[in-house]
Amino acid sequence: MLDINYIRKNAERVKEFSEQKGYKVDVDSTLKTDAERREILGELETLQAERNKLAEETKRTKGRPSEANIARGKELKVRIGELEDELKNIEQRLSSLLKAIPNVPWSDVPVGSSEDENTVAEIVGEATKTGKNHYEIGTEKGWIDKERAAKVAGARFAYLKGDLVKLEMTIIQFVIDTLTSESKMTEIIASAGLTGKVNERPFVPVLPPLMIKTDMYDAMDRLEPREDRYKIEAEELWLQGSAEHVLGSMYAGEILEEKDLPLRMLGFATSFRQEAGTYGKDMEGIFRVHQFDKLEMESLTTPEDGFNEHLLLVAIQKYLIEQLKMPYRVLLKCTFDIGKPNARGVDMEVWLPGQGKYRETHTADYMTDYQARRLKTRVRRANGKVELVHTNDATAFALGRTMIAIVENYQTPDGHVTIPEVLRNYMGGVEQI
RNA sequence: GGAAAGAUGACCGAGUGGUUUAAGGUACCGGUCUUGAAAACCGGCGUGGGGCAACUCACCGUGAGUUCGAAUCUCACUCUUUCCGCCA
Repeated sequence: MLDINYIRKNAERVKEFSEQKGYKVDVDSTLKTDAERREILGELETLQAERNKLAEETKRTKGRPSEANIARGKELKVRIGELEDELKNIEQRLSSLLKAIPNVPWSDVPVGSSEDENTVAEIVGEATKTGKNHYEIGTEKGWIDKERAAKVAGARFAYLKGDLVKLEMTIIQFVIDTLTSESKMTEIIASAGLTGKVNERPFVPVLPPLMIKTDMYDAMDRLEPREDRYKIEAEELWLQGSAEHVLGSMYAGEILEEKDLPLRMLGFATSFRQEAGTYGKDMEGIFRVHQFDKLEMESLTTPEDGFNEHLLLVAIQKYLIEQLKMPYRVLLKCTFDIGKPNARGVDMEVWLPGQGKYRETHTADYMTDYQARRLKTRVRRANGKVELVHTNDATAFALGRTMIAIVENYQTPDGHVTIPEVLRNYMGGVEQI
């Protein structure tokens, strides 16, 4: 949610970028409701003050209030009750109007009205190789069994087996080792030219709950569209769709100390998505399934550090992909594609020889204080002032798609898969599977 | 799943209807003292909303209710702790 003060002062700008992001908002009604709210609040507070005066008088006289005061109190009670109801009503309306307004795009976000207008910021490596797709290889190797998964769980599920499972565990261990190491962090920061601009503190690995309450999910602004979420029947609980949802909300309602920021978390979570609206799309293999494991970075920072932190997370993504030596490109997402709570968004697409295309494997999201405002995640600054934190999240590796990329990029002519060098030690020295 | 107890500021903790404008302590910040520090003493020190400001309103787990008046009474819910049962 945006700060109402910002909307008061920048009504026209809010209308403009909301449209650029593809959201229908009613700024005029929002401001009108805001004004109504303050009017009612003023009236209510005057009466509350009078009620407090009456109570104070009773305190002073240490007795029962006079008949006249009781009568006046009764009047106040009725009117205050009415105003409170009215205020609650208005605040509900205001809240839903405010929730509909998206975050302000960062200054360098390209304006665009479809995902085709995302800007290619960088292309790394030779995207020339073609070959079998991961499902062909995975089926031959006995690594992926979708038929039995369909029998047990339905479409868009898979059993992963054998060396592919070992590979996943290996990638997880590699990422945890890398991002929990201060010297690796220093190295990544230096090579990205961010030395002195970001803290070098490593990530804390986290295994989060995989379910999240309705109100927390909504405060994160990631609940919609609900059709893409899995609801636990008869409970106000949902299966999380990304560790961002449960990591970003972890410190909700808390006031953190400035010295504890940046607060960097590396979450591992099985993530669940209904894939509503993707009927018939990407049906082959495990590219688009209802359940996949993911390593996700989440970081809470001070406002002034938020943007550099975003750049750091992007740099980490690039570093991790480059460690696996796979061709990829970086997209700066346009206003239409960044998402409602985002100020800026970057996607990474790794080249998949089996599809002959770049496909999305990573996203980095910078939300400024938009999520923190509703989560009430704040920081007490060194000077004692309390401010909202800035939130950042970014994929470290979506394991399913990462394995697709490895299998397709590292396939050998005789049908095997070479293990990327950095992972071999974790695989017990195995060079090929 | 059964039973009991509990939830008050960064932390500990007092408070069972009207001097609670939330006691007291710890921590923290500023000052006095000191060569410096500690100790001692003095002062400050919650969050959110409205207002240019003085100031004012709300908030004692959450929500509803009783009352002229609720941290305090009633109801529901959430969470925590302990015991029993079950379980990885």
